[in-house]
Amino acid sequence: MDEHNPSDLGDLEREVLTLIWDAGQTTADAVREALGRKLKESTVRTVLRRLEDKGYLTHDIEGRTYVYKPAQSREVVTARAVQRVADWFCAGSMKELLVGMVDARALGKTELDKIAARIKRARDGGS
Amino acid sequence: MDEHNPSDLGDLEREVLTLIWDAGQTTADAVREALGRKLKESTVRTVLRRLEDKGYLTHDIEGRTYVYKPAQSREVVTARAVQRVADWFCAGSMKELLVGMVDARALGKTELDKIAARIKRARDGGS
DNA sequence: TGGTAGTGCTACTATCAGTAGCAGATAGCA
DNA sequence: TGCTATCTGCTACTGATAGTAGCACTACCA
Repeated sequence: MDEHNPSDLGDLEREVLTLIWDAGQTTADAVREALGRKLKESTVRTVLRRLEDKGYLTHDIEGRTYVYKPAQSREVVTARAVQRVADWFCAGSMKELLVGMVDARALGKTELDKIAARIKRARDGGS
Repeated sequence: MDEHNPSDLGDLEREVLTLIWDAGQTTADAVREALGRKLKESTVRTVLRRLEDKGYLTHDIEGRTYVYKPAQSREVVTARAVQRVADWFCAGSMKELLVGMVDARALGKTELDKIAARIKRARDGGS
């Protein structure tokens, strides 16, 4: 398994991954139906296989049906994606990234409040 | 000018853009020398032109030399990149993204302190 | 007036995501 | 017991785009 960044996901791949995060687990057929577009089963299965190759999914076999489930939580993938942005534009410093965003007014007051509260809770050792 | 996301940058393009952010402004030749690798001038100029096409750079003409400078600040591009990640994985909610990262312990205590301080300053109406 | 230094244009190439066709295996039913 | 439906993996075509560079054009200076 190489190093896999969230930017190694295409639009469809990301859509499918999100779908599976929401559903918890699904089969190829369920994914195909959940997607609005008319995609061939083989298309969906290729996407699922690629997502598994990239380490985002695992599958169990139930009868002879593959049941896919996430191999990485949405939070972890998200955090890695943000870290990646920090690597790109802030020399890897997550702090600098967030500070920059605050300074750039990319966040509103309400959001700042909630985040501050959450930070406080995290710092006070709460689980 | 279309909608341009930070993910529309390749590795070399990002490297060059970062270089110009650091330098403030540069010429094609300076960029070529700043990059370690041996790239032809035409290669560097193509990258610069593409970055300008994508809206990340502008140029002034000094004598007959193109002097490139950033068209968007590093902070704005960074914020947009993070927003993009939020769109992808958190239904666009920046708050959810950050809260998730805090919960996922993607940030250390020191970082949290500094960010909290910065948030406080921003909220207290500091410019 | 010719060479040097600057430029833009065009193009080749590799990679990769979206898409799908096809063949192999297996379970269930006639 | 053998056929068909269903599930799968493999392989491949295609379009977009980034990395790379060749080449032709222009202007200035010796």
